[in-house]
Amino acid sequence: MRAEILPALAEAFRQHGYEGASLSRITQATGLGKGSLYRLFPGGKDEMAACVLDAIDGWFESEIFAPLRQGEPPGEAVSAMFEAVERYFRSGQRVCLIGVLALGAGRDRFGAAVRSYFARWIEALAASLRRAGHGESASTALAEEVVAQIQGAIVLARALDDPALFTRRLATLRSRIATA
Amino acid sequence: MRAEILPALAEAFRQHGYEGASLSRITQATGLGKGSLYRLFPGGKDEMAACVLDAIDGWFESEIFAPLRQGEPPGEAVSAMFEAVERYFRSGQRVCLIGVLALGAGRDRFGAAVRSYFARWIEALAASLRRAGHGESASTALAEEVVAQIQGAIVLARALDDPALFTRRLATLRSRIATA
DNA sequence: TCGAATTTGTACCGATCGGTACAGAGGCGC
DNA sequence: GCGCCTCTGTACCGATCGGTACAAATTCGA
Repeated sequence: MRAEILPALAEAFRQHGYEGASLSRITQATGLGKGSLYRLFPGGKDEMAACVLDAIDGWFESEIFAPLRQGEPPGEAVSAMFEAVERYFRSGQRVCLIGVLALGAGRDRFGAAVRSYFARWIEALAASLRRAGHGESASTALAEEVVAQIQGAIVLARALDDPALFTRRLATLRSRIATA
Repeated sequence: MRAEILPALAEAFRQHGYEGASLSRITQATGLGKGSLYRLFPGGKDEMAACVLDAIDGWFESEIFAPLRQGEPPGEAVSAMFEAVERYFRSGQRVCLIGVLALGAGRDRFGAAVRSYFARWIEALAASLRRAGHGESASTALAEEVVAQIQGAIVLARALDDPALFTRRLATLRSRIATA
């Protein structure tokens, strides 16, 4: 029920942000009228956004974070992360909704979810790096660097309208991890 | 006249984005009524945002881009950039308005300004690195990396509510440039 | 096939949106 | 003190906002 329209809903929030995603835009994006929308999400926009966040978080948790924590060998798990990230963000043409919320006023509303998402990403990646033989503090620093670079690459790729930049940045990160 | 309220105006756009910065929030942030606002900016919100972008762009151009291009020695110009960035973005507690617009729907409206801003930043930094002895293509790659990392560090520092992360990322970049 | 329950579109609500009109307050030369 | 011109607050405009109510359409079990 809900799950089927979550992708369209997510896309609407991604493209316009929380405040910019008006009900009319949402009805258009999902193809559902207000009646259906408010039956599925009695809490209105707030609940819609929360559900979308939850879905995105769940996807990253199972497709990226968990493999990073447990995948063997760790080097391959990291490599798989880069491939998944490249695909998920469409080479930087698709924006990171959680990142957008972190920058906007939505940080107050969804602050806990936003913080948890990035904290778990960094921690999972650091765990993988540690298992791959990197030092304790070096792993955390490198993980922070990688996640920051990914987020920044999305900004730059969109700003310059240059998806290749995103791919290029990811490639640099991979080689940095390999040689570190 | 205009110049005096531009900082308050910029802050409003930074905090709420273009769509979220309603006229009522703007009047509150600037202390000016609609009457005064529309006499200063007959073009409405659009003109306000354009002026703010222009002011920000001008500040970066004179305080950061130009010194990067011409500053001697180049290493010191780069170092000055990091200090200016740390101060300007308040250790990641202040958001980059141009970055926010790049992620949001404002990319269509202000696409040219957004693109130019980041392109000049990267190019100016690359020029400085070249003058410091880095290779042609290595300079561009490194410049892209630095600007992306700065933007990503803003996202992460806000998401995790951790200004120290921003400072940490900048420190890593400085040492990377020094040893590259 | 028919009645109940679910699902949907649409009309409507008060509030707020971006923007305009304009009367009056305030400063300034003379 | 007077007239002029700049500046500002406020009332108002149609449109749209998020949200509600509800009747018609649809689905589905029996």
